[in-house]
Amino acid sequence: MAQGIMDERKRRILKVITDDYIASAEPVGSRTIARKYDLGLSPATIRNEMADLEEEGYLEQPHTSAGRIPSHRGYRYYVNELMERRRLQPEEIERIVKGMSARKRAIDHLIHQAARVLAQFTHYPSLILAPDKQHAVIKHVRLVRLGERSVLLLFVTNTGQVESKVIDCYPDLNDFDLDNLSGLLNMRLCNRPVVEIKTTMEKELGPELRCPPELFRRTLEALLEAVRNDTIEQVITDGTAQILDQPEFAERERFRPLLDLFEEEQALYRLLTENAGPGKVRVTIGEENKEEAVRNCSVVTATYEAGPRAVGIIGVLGPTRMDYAKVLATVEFMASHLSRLLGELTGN
Amino acid sequence: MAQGIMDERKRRILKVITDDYIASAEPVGSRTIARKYDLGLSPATIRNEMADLEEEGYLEQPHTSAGRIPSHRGYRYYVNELMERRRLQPEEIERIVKGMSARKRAIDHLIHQAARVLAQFTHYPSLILAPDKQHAVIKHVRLVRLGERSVLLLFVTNTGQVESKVIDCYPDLNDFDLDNLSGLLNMRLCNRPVVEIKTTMEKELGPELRCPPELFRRTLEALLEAVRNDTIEQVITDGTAQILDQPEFAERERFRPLLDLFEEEQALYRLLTENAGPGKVRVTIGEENKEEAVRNCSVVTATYEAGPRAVGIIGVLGPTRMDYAKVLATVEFMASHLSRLLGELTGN
DNA sequence: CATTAGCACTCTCAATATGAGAGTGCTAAC
DNA sequence: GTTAGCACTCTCATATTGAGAGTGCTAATG
Repeated sequence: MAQGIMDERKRRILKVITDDYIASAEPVGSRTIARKYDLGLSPATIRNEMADLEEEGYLEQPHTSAGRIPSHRGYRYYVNELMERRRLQPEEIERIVKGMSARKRAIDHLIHQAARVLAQFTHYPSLILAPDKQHAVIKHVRLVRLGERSVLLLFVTNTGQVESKVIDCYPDLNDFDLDNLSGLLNMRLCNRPVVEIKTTMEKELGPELRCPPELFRRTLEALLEAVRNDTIEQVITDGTAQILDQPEFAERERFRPLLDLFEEEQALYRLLTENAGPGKVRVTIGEENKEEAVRNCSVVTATYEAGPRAVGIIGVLGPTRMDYAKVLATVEFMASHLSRLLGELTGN
Repeated sequence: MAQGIMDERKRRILKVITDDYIASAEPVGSRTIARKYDLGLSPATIRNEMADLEEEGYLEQPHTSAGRIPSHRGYRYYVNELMERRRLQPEEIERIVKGMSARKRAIDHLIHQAARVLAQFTHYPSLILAPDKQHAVIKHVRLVRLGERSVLLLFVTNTGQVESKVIDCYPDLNDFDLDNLSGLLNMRLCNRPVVEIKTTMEKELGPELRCPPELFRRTLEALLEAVRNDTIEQVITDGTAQILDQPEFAERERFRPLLDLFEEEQALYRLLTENAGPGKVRVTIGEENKEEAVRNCSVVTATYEAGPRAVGIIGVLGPTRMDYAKVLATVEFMASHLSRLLGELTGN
């Protein structure tokens, strides 16, 4: 891994190889390049350059006498320096916008829809992390009696998310106490961010409360639990089967770990959060991933906003040999479009 | 397909073949049977009987000189007449009950959990249709303002399900009108079944209403839409990747249609509702299925109850060569266990 | 001195042949 | 009616082969 002196010619060759491999999924040889791309070089020269690029760690060979394919390092260099960034074409944008439909919808619907559109458009599986609830603002809290021994706690945030939790309660709880607490909760918690629930409840609400402390304790517990990150449906996926269309996942041993991964929400959560950061779109390539199952995949993520401080993450998972230019442009656009739609929803 | 005169010996042979094939996934030959099962018959005799069974349509041969495998008709006969029905063992029951955890939870959690347990226990993908909301009883209705131009309509049913829908409204809607309508809705709709929403709103509520008719119209629309069957998350699946462990789905062309099916909620819905009926557990075998993609699969379903008239369906999808005895017992038990848990939840 | 033509060599992949194994159907004997 | 025996069929795993693609090296070339 000598540090490469990347002259222009080497860069061109690396770019051409990567482009070609992304399109064809076949190792690409010197002959092919010389014929297909007009570099004004003979195969032999290209071979020499390719040998250099391999030594410097940008290319690798599946076996002697196959063509070369980009290494992870090669992809990284390609993404950072070589690739032609592009914007989506107007007609592509239209397709996406239409797919998201004009109809105003609850945030959950929007997210599901976004996942679907993203997967269909890129032909790779999509992942979406629902907006972080910690800074969403509570708009409504309510305790609803379901049966003799159970009460449903529900609250709504300004992002249109509804969370609920069942509270198991003793049988002689009377409706008066319940309504009392319910009203009080609503009054105190409304228009406050989720993250302040605990302090608000303990400091302001505790003292002036008349209801049985047991009920209060359980309600607080339920609230906190509902807010915690382990609620269901946090990561939405779509198009998972599309990964099977990629030739690199033709054999069972290849795709099986991935499909298993898609059923494990915790792992998906890590995948999205580890890579993402605020700001623009990010790419994590192959071995850069911490998750074992996804070592020969790349993840492209971007954050979207659902209110002042509430952010979520959208992402696309594909083979390292992914059409980065297209996916980057799409993820970027989708993130901003989703932010816009959610902004309209919450009226900001 | 002459109508078979099924004497006892033929029945025994058919049963043994089916049992063996279910366990081994290999076509079973006369020799194997004679050796492995103590029928007191020579291979040649068994061959003759097998030839008869084939002619009568209970068995088929993948190709000359392979063993026989049960036809769909054979499986049907096996399930109806031959199979030894069994109950789950106490330790199996314990595993399931534990998997469902003692903690009281919202219905959505319960359903997800049930799907997971069912899939892990049977080693086949599981499907669950959330309870039919049409006869659930409304426990709470509320309009919550989210932003300047959007209002969230939400309602809770006695089964602990929370439905919500965003209503797009004109900017000058005042909070007074909103609260007014919200309170009125709650008063009138509470403790009524979902199915009566429309008539109630039109007949009782329309006249005495003071709020702008436009808002009223949109709210009604949103309510009806929220209640309709096309809400998201209706069919929950789990363990879809497990189908890949079955040897019959080793090749891509075999499993691909199935994985696609799992991403199409409409199709899953049809799959569950077409086969299920009230009462006990049901089996649909291979070609009996209407859905093209599951023609070499069997579906075992059972209904569960989530309140007086609210029913849902749980099911397991596997290859026709499925361990019917185990799956039937499991699905049956899970349905009743889920009914019990939901009963506790709603206090009935 | 960088570039290129030529060539021997390597590795994969698809096509083909081969033989063992399992199972059948039929006939004739019990 | 049951079964032993046998010829026949079909699959599957394994080995063989040759074409094709690509490389690395060397020597010739401008």
